[in-house]
Amino acid sequence: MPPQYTFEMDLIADLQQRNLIQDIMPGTTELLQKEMTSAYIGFDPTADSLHVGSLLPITLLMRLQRAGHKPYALVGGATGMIGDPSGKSQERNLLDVTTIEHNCNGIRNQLGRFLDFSSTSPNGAVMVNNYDWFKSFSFLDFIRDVGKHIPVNYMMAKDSVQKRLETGMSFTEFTYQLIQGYDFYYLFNNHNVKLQMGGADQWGNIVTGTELIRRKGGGEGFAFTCKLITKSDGSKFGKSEGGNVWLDRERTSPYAFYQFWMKLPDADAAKMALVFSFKPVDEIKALIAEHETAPHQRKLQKAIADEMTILVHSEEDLAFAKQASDILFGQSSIDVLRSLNEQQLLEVMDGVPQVTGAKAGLAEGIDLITFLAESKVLPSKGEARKMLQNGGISINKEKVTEVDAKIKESHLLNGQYVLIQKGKSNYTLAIFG
RNA sequence: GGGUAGAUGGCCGAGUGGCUAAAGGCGACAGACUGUAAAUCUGUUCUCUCACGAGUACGGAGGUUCGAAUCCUUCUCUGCCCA
Repeated sequence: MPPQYTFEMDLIADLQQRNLIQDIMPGTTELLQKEMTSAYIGFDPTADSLHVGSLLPITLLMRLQRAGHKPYALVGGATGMIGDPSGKSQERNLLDVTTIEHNCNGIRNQLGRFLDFSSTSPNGAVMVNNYDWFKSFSFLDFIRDVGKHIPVNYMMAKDSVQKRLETGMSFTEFTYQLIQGYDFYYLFNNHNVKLQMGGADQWGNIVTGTELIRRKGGGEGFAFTCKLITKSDGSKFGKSEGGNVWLDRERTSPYAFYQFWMKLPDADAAKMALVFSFKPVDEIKALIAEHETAPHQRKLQKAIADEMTILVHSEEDLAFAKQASDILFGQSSIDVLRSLNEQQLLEVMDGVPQVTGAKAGLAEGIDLITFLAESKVLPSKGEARKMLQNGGISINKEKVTEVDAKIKESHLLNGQYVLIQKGKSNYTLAIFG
């Protein structure tokens, strides 16, 4: 997408229609309409990969760039060492420096995929690490130059601090807002960054930044925050089967990523489509309307799953994910599985967890329960037994009912594969070599 | 510093000497129904075990007792009240 320098597309209005804006400072809309604006979002280096939760800030930066503005992605090498108290009820454990550095690098690499970082275009994205300007900032200098401008009673008034007064909070976390506030101040002065964006829980920290810009430098910073994404059932967005959904294909395969979006409940799909999709709002609304007339076709889930899988992975990955989904969830039976040649089978199963077994035992049959436990498909024989008795286990898409079932040669697909299924949607491919 | 209440399984929360691997709820996992939805209903939910059973567990340590989550001593931590 070639950058365009029209600011006609009213970014804020679009975000509002997507139900994204929580708080916004006066003048922000006008600023964005007036000039190419540099704006930043910070990413916390708590892991070496981003997850779907981070996709929201990423898409924000993308929308910003597509609207002709200049996005700055800040990796929190310094702030990550402190720990943001916002939204946390307990003191956080500090990560060590090498971990943070490692995590910063991982995040850096991933962000490169989503934004145009070309230095030749005027609104090319820029990546910064706040460790760079904090590493040689001495404590004394900091409290003289920064601390002096922000009164403690002002800091105390923040929600993130108030909530922790009862349970306690270290001085370290208390100073967090100053550190993040200084980031904005630094970027404002050195990179002409006038706007900070973030999740709604960041409002307090962000305002400390604009306050610092005003008091210390007499400038004016702008900001808006996004509503935090919530699921209809109150659970945290971005979890799947107990684990995080990552953007890194090594941690969450494209198939699993695609499935995450496909499994969105109706109540959430409409909301998520507006939040994440780059399609025009009208188009999404039409899609939602269409979905409501025939919800069982899951058009909405499909549309958003398609778009997100391409965004985070690729067209090819999407094709595989869809193919796999068709076979695993479609009307297909054992016949379809048997009809695949080895290469097709493996392509489809790419992204499905795999375990291995010894072919030798198949002649007299391998006890299914033992195999499930030993291959760690289930944690123990007891668990495997319970699951099987509950009717939760299938082999090659056929439900197993006998407790003493065995895996035999006749189960093999293409001479060495067996598809094991736990529950409705958890598959494992067993390879007997 | 003084007083007082408390610490139970992933979470909340009952239980005040044997019937307690510990009620109930939530969450989680599975099944039915469906649309890979929601709601509902059902089952499972300390670990190992085909099973019989075994091991570990009610903040830590020690004790009383045939027997302790439950009684005693002590330590640690937390809430609240007073200085």
